[in-house]
Amino acid sequence: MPPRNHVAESVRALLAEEQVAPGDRLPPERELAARLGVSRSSLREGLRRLADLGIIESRQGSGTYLAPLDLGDLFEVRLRLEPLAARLAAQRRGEEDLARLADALAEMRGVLGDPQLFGEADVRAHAAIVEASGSLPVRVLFAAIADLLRHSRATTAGNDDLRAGAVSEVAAIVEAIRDGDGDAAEAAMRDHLAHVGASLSAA
Amino acid sequence: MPPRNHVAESVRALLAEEQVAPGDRLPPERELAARLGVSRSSLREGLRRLADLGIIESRQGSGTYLAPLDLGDLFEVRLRLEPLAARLAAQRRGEEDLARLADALAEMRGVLGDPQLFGEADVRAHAAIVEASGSLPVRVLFAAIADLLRHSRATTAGNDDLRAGAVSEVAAIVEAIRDGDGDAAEAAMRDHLAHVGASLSAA
DNA sequence: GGACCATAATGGTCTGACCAATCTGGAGCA
DNA sequence: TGCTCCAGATTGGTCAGACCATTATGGTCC
Repeated sequence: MPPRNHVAESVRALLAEEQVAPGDRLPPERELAARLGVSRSSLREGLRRLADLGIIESRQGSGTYLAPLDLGDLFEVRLRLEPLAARLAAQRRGEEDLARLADALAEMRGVLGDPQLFGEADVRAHAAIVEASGSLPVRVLFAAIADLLRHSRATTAGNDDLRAGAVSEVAAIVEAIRDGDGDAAEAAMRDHLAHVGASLSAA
Repeated sequence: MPPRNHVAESVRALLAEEQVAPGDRLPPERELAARLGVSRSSLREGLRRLADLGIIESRQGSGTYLAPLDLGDLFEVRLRLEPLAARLAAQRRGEEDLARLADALAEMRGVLGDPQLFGEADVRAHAAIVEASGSLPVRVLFAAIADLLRHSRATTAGNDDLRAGAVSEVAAIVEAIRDGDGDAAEAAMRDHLAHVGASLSAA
């Protein structure tokens, strides 16, 4: 259980549950803290994190507001950063990275029939690639946007054909990383993201 | 004066001043708070921000440590994200964005002889491009790495020829953005970053 | 109907305390 | 001498309550 994200994620869950729309005002800090059962100081550290991610915006005397977020913009960023992550992973991966990648890929194959579990395995595979990149900025930036990607992953995981396609695409990425072929890894990741992007546009 | 970054930047300044090396332990929170003249709660919100950026890492009972950071990795991320920012800026820029860009470019020309001022103007120009992109994720990610870029900018700004070159390169970017030509803007930004990268490698 | 102001609401900060995990150094023993 | 083990100190994590600064609200007065 990651302690750092705990409050931030609880707040995100609460917002989703109450259907707070972008631009809406959040409940006051004092009330949020009480509802989540934490002190206001701890809540504020969580809110600070969300504010740094651009998810919320606080205005003294007025309130805290949910910022608008364009999933298309988010995907464009992914489209630029994940191929880099794949390239670096191919150049720097260690034995432990390869093992993690193999595990994640095997799990994707194993839970192909379950959209929910498949989505989680997919997340782990992408996380393993980012981790293998060995780049601190890449890891940090992905951590920042990771929890914003839940929607798009849900879209992908919900379609049977997409899941099957994703497995072979991810397999190609993993293979290129294992071979240490940066160009191929980057290309394979672009290919994968192109398919994901197409399905997102259709949805 | 941006209140949000205040503590985080003060801490960064202090670390630079005391030559805290990556992996070193920072002074205890209570001492840092006293030295910066803020309460421990405010200090912690600042530290939380640095921790989210991957700059520091806290271990309960042990201390807070400065994480290692590879400037080369950072530049690779920049190399991927800034061209995207330039492209989006060309597609979405408003009149206000164009005015800011023109101002920043004019200022770069005006302070060409002063490395310090030039560096600041350069930062403003890049910030204006990011702002004009209109993409929340892009803005957020750049805010996250902005203060990590000081070193590389110092390198660029310290060389007379590089400054002159940077002006014409940035001018080309601004022109492409004004024309609404995303392809040209992205290419011009790549060109600019290639020059910056070459100077970094040399240094 | 509109301008103005007292009041409430809300985020920003501070102080001081206690808890939990970790580190450190000395006591005791083999 | 060298090792183990444990108690205390150190340090980050959290909490509670208070006050300040800014903004929103609603009523009053013209």
